[in-house]
Amino acid sequence: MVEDLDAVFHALSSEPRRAMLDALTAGERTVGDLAAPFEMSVAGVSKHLKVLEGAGLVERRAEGRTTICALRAAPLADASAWVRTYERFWEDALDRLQKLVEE
Amino acid sequence: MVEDLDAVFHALSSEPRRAMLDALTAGERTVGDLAAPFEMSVAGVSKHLKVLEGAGLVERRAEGRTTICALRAAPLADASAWVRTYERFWEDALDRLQKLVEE
DNA sequence: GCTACTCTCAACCACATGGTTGAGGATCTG
DNA sequence: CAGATCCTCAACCATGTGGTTGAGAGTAGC
Repeated sequence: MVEDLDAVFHALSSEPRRAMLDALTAGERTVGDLAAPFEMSVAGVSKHLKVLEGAGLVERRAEGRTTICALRAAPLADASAWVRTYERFWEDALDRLQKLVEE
Repeated sequence: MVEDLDAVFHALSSEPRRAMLDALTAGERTVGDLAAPFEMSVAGVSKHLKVLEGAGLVERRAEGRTTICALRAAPLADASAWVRTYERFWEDALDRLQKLVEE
């Protein structure tokens, strides 16, 4: 569970990977679809997908000649829960900032 | 802003670093305090703190012979906001699961 | 069956990361 | 001043990461 968080946060720490997740929010996509927006080789994209898959954020399934990727958002719930425990700290900071502005 | 997210998520992708942030929720701590729970050398902890500092999550300030570390939670607000855009997807998944259980 | 297409895998590369040790700057204490 | 303490920095090492290319497995279409 803890090392899962490692994997999830690591998966999220790369802009291309976050962009791929974003693309998958619109529905399932083939690897080719996901690769299209990038300069990267398809093999490179495949490696990124492997990282996302390792974190449980993406599922790949063969469909004929193509491979379909689907979003699996469940692990993000854990990540969100972890981050949210800090909510009061950044709110405190915003409060202090607002107070400062008001003075 | 985008590469900030890279840095924040990367900083969070390591259990020791998350533990250091957790420790800082209780208030400011010296580097020595933060290092105590770990087997790691103090220099190793210092490097982790540098990563957290680079992501804007920790601020270090010299105080006499010691160095005081403070939590800066603001960047977590951005991370949280990003993750939260996926909320409906993991809720959908939970809904489907619950529906499955009910059947 | 042959060819074209989609994708993964292995090998390779340059570079980043996570850890160590040792040196040394500052500061406190005696 | 001398010594101990706290911490950072540089150098180093092993391993991981992010990208490439080339080969090849599997499928679709002619």
